[in-house]
Amino acid sequence: MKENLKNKREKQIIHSALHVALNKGFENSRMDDIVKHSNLSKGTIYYYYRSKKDLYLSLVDHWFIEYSTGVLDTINKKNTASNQLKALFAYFIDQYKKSPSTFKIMIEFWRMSRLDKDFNTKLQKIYSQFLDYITEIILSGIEDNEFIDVNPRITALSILINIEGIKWFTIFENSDVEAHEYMDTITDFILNGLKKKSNE
Amino acid sequence: MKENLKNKREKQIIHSALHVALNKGFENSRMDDIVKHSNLSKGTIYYYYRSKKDLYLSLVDHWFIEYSTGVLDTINKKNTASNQLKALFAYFIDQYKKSPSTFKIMIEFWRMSRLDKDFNTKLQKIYSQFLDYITEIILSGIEDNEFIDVNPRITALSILINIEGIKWFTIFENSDVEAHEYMDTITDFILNGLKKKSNE
DNA sequence: AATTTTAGACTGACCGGTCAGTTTAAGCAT
DNA sequence: ATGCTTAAACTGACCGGTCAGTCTAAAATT
Repeated sequence: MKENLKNKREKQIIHSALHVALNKGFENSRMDDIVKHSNLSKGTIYYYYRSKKDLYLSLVDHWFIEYSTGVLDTINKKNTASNQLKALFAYFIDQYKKSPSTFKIMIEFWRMSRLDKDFNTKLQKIYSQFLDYITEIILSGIEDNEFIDVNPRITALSILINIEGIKWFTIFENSDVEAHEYMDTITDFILNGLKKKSNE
Repeated sequence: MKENLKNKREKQIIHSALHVALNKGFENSRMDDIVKHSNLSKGTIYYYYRSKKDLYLSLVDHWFIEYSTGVLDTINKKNTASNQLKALFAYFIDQYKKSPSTFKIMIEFWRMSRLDKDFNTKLQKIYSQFLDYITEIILSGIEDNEFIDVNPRITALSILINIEGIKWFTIFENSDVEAHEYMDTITDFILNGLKKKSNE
């Protein structure tokens, strides 16, 4: 049960780090804020993490692990490529509704990627992982004669960028448009663009 | 020529602020960095801007004014709605190639919007302006029987989000896909989705 | 069974540096 | 003589990280 405590503490700290970073961003979040929110001491936090940056890099990892399994589960439940894509879009909209914070924090991650090599490397790896999942779907869709012969890499990236676009709704109020309406619309555009017309 | 000096100085300072923020982001940019880069004194900078935040809010304004005129020019040169949209996409890709920094800084703006009410309000206004431009195009396309009867607001937002997606390429290297390929692909998806099929 | 040792977990006051913003006293331009 | 500019020193709040020491529960020794 030794391992359990370490695990528990790490989760506790990461959870607080997320909470604080959501409200203040990386630079404005104070280690003392995390101390307060986690009900741990500063010493304990530095006992588990070597530095503020180290802690936030771990937050990225946790975020990825949580998402990665969800995405794979979602994809694997469906057969056809278009159903897989649909499920993927639906999954992210669902996640957005359940906890928008996950999308909010992505903005912080993007931003850190821009400024810091280590964040960039980490994020790049994560995204290329996601890109591979999507590329795989597109490829199988083409192989099965379900999709037209597009460039899988470009298409996958377009899809990824559109999913990322959900971030928009976490920042800007938009009385007119709901996130799921956006997602539905863009899903239609993309799937109609991909699907082979049956009568030709 | 009084007005001219004020103007010149403001541009000088804003330009330096942009330069510094691009490399370091808002919090990590030091007023002394701006002092150094602008070849002005700290006193002068505080003579024209009341605070760091005030300065960066002005940067947002400058950024918007520069883009807004460009966008309107681009749109007004074309007749049909689809050509206007195409020109719009092309315009942004062109801008991205000419100065990616404009897209890089957008990430910083989004991020500040998330954290600070004043940035949020400003950005929200700017984006609703852009959204209006695009909505207008869609509406005219529908009116002229060029586009199918979509929801103009949702469609406009989808387009805007896809344009914003160019940001991606400023952060993540992507040996496979170029920004213009992404833009072309998504342009096709959207325009094909919008256009009325001539034979029905 | 009682005592001592050990190691991992934890504490929080404190230090050293940082930085936005101010002040000052002088210089230049118009 | 007023608007603009400078260099440099200064202030004080603020914060990441440290460190000397405490606590606890289990293991080792007696």
